[in-house]
Amino acid sequence: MPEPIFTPIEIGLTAAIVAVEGDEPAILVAGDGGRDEPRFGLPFGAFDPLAHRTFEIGLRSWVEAQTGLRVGYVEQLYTFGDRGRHPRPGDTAPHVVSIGYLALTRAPEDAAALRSAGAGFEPWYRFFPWEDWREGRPAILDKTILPLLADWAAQRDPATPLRPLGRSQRVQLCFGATAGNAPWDEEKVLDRYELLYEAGLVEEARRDGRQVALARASLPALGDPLRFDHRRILATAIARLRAKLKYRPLIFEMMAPEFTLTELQRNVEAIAGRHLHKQNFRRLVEAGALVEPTGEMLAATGGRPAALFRFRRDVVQERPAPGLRFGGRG
Amino acid sequence: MPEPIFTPIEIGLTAAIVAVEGDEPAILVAGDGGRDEPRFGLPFGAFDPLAHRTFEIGLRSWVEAQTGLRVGYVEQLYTFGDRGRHPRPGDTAPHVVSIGYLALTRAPEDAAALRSAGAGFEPWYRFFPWEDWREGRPAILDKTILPLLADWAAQRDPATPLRPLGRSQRVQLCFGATAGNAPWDEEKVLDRYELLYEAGLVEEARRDGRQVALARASLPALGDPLRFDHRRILATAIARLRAKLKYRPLIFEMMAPEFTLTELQRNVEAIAGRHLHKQNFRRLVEAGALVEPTGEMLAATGGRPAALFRFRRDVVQERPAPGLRFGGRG
DNA sequence: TCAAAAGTGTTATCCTTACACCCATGT
DNA sequence: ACATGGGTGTAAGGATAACACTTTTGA
Repeated sequence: MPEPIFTPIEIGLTAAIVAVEGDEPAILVAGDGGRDEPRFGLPFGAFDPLAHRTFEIGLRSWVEAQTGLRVGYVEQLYTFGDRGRHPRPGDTAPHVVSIGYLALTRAPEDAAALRSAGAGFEPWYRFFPWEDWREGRPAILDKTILPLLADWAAQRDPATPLRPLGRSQRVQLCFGATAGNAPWDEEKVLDRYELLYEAGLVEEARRDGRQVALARASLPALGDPLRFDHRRILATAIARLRAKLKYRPLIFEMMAPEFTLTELQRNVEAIAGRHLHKQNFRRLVEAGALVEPTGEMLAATGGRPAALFRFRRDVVQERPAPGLRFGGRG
Repeated sequence: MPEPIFTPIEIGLTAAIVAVEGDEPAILVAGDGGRDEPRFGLPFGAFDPLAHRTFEIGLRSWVEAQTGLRVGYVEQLYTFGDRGRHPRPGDTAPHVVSIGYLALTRAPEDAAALRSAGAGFEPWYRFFPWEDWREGRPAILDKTILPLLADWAAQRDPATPLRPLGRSQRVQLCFGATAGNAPWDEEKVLDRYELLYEAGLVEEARRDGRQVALARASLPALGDPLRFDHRRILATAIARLRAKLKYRPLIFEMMAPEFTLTELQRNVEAIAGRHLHKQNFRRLVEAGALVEPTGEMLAATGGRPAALFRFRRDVVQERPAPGLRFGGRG
């Protein structure tokens, strides 16, 4: 095999830093107050192989330097390198590859340090309004998204022989459309976003110069856009987090050290984007022995006082996959 | 937030190309016959952003150019960038980041094209002998690996306060050691390899100049090494494949178009590295409606003739997670 | 007629899901 | 006393895991 020839490329680490702020899942965004659109992007920094031994160390270091945030859990998501998805002024050769990371932290008590760095936490459902099923099926689905996707699916797909699945089948699979067989799967966040991108229904697709298949006079905005391909990275982060919550105790990275079971459930619901069955949730927590009572009680806020719990750090040693395998509807 | 400064870095795509050859899972390796050690490495190529729009397209392109192989399924695994894990002559600054990929293909009928490119398929268990439980628990575990790990675990861990878990607990968790609570989990391939690396028990760790905690006169080789960090990438590939087989019909990417149910089971067992329960396996295949009979029979090879089946490509449209969720022991 | 591999039928058990009710506090 | 949220027990259904036996061919 011949020696490959390497082209120099720049590597950026892009971080999806997640916290839960009062029942709302939130993502750290940097917005420089300027008038340029989109207003927000995820924080990112260069990877300097001379200064840092691994990507993860590099990431932690610039996140803390720039925002003062100490992230707990860090996990690599995916490496994105599509040309055309990360356009920069005068873009031709020097190419930026972005390695997306998921990082978890607790909601900071005071956001002053963040604000002074031009950053702040934003509820993530403003970027994905169709992913929040906590108050029932989001209206935007039936009112806007599914009709537009139906139009798109009705058009001839120029890539049909290349694509294993037809358009309407993909819509069905991702959005659990219309009837019967495929219900909503809250983990398919990325698939849904990619489908909307391909159909030209999100602003990023138009910005990237994809020929918009649907030539409507004005398309309604489907969630707020983010800079570059950052909404795609966020979709990846949400999907991964929703999946992993079920078999890893990641939720506690975002909880206060002590909490009530209802707070725990609310936070899981915030991430999962749907309601959970109260009794079953509590049984699973108990069965998994994930928490232990502190003995304290929380002063009631208009009802019976709740017992406080803390995470049992040693479960990780005991059981192979200690997560909150929440299943049913709610 | 300040504009980050990018350091130019080289990007290599490293491919773990998997096939099953007569009941043995095999990985495509390139070995240039030279006397330098290790003999084999995974095939890799540069990513040229000017020539290829995405990583995946780039990967398919050089794989086909170099080996004539048309890989079917392709999936990104992980991006590796540790310094010290990819040493090159005169190594300081120009750093190679390798994006690992998993690719699946059918065993080629004739290996001539491959051989002329200096490549070929090798059974993957020669690199991970402790991962093959098809003939029962591998002897190397109790005879070599676990005693060495026990020694290592008995030593003081200099990083104890940083590590969430103690050494012996990690051994227990990864290898389902000694007794009771944690059984062998065939998906933890990467965790096991990383632990062996950290304990200095695989050749790559010594080559990378890690201080070998165990100063034994001569350590027995634990599986054959691969160049650079390629054994780690292969471990990632095996782990991902073993996990994904359970909820995606990936196995058919590596099967002939027509096959008997026993062949199907043998191939799944080859990947999973353990025996499956025959009746339950067949029931799962049937329940999942993954295959349909061709009506043909296979000329018997010393027994009752078996019915031939083919993969039903349209299951993907019907069910959300059509895999072979094999569970039990066997 | 015997070896070798293909193929089938049934039951016990656990986990998931869903149900409806009681308890402790503040107003 | 009643509204509000906290907390529990129990039964139906389905999926999983384990069991042993019959059938069809070639030698």
